[in-house]
Amino acid sequence: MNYWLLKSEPSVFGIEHLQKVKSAVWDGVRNYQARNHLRTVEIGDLAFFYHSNSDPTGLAGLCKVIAANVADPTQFDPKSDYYDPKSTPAEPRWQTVKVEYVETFPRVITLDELKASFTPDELLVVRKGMRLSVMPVTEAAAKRLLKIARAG
DNA sequence: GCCAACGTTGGC
DNA sequence: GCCAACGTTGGC
Repeated sequence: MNYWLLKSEPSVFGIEHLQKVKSAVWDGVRNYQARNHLRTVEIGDLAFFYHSNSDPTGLAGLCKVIAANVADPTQFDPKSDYYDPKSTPAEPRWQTVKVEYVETFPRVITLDELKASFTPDELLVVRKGMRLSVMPVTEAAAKRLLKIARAG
């Protein structure tokens, strides 16, 4: 079982949206490095839900992967911002996962806290200039994060 | 294949 | 809104 960090802008889709709909396909990732990570995500993996471009910015909750290697449906939709004319259902270019809501942390673990508690090697998201929207989290870091989250 | 120009992300 | 730090595109 592996741990991940998924970024989203809560003004578009936040943890409270996921809680409301219970589960959702994580669509719209159009970065190859992020997609390559998504391709290795497996059912049962846990993902920290990161709120970017928000106040506060940081880890807002946890979700669980319930489907892996899902072809992102928005790539085939000409009306979508994420439409990719070069992708076909026979050979989809963009895979993603479906996640299920697990919990909202009692409070957001802010980026400042993350920076204070982890080195860039321990937790990629605190690395300067790190814009990747899907990234792995080590088990050691994940355990510490959950401890911080549950300490309230 | 190089790289300048351009576009995007995301913290601040 | 600014701008650093990317990633992508396209001319050559």
